[in-house]
Amino acid sequence: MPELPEVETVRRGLQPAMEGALVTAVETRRPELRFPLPGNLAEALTGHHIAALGRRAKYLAIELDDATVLVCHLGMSGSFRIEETATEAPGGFYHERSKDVAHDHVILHLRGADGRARRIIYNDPRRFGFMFLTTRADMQSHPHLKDLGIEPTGNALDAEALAQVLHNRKAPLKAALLDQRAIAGLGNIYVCEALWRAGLSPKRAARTLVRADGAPTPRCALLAEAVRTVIADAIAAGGSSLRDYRQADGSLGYFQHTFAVYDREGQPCVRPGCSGTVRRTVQSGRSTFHCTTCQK
DNA sequence: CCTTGAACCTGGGCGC
DNA sequence: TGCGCCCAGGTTCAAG
Repeated sequence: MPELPEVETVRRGLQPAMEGALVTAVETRRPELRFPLPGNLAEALTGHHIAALGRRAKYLAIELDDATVLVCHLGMSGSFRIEETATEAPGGFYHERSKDVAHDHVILHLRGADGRARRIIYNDPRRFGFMFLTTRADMQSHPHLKDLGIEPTGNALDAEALAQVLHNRKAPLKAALLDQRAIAGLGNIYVCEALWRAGLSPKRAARTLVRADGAPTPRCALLAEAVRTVIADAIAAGGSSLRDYRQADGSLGYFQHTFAVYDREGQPCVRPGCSGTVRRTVQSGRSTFHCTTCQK
């Protein structure tokens, strides 16, 4: 589920409920995620106010008033939801609404800036997600974040920057774009979609978009543009809701309805004038969807 | 350095 | 209905 647009959607959904709120209690119902939760999680958060919600690539950053930062990665199946509560006391008022509560692993009890009590609940069936504590000062150099590449939002990702990270890379474009050290935040869906928008084959060697002197080719500029716009469009749509994934407020993103190739094996290419068919292949162990007729 | 593949986990969908 | 198999938005290791 969560590539950059989904994490940004989660951030925007949580922001009104979390910013300025006081953490009144923290419950850890199952501490074994991809990595164990910090042992001092409750101690580090309880009694502090949440100063801001940030994001870097696919990581959500919950910043506290003492410059502590709780960094969360949603893995493949992680999500947050907000529950309004009549009490802020942990336990006792936990309603078993669905079988899914078995995968509610972390619960932040808050008293919002509006004085209302709420629970922020992290649910993750596959437990590929993880959380760690750092500080504003140390965040950039943290092992999980220090090698992240260009953020595909804003202006940073232009043809020159993309050429720089693809220079001399023999790997196929698909693999190069999935590499978080090059561009940070793309996953399987948006790599497939960006390559279709740029009309480039996922099998093409990354270095073929860069001239010998390191300058970007026209195709490189096309790809940089495609990545920026697919990410911007997906954020504007509230991300993609695959399976039953929902935003923090319970609503569904709708970008999945505009997929050109992802999960569309066998269907006709939607590019005007193209009579090709979307094919599914496997690259580095993951499904690639692309049109062999118009992606070269 | 680069690349690929396995591992981590649960659940849904499909064929039989 | 049930079982077994394949597949799924990601990251991190180990091995070639």
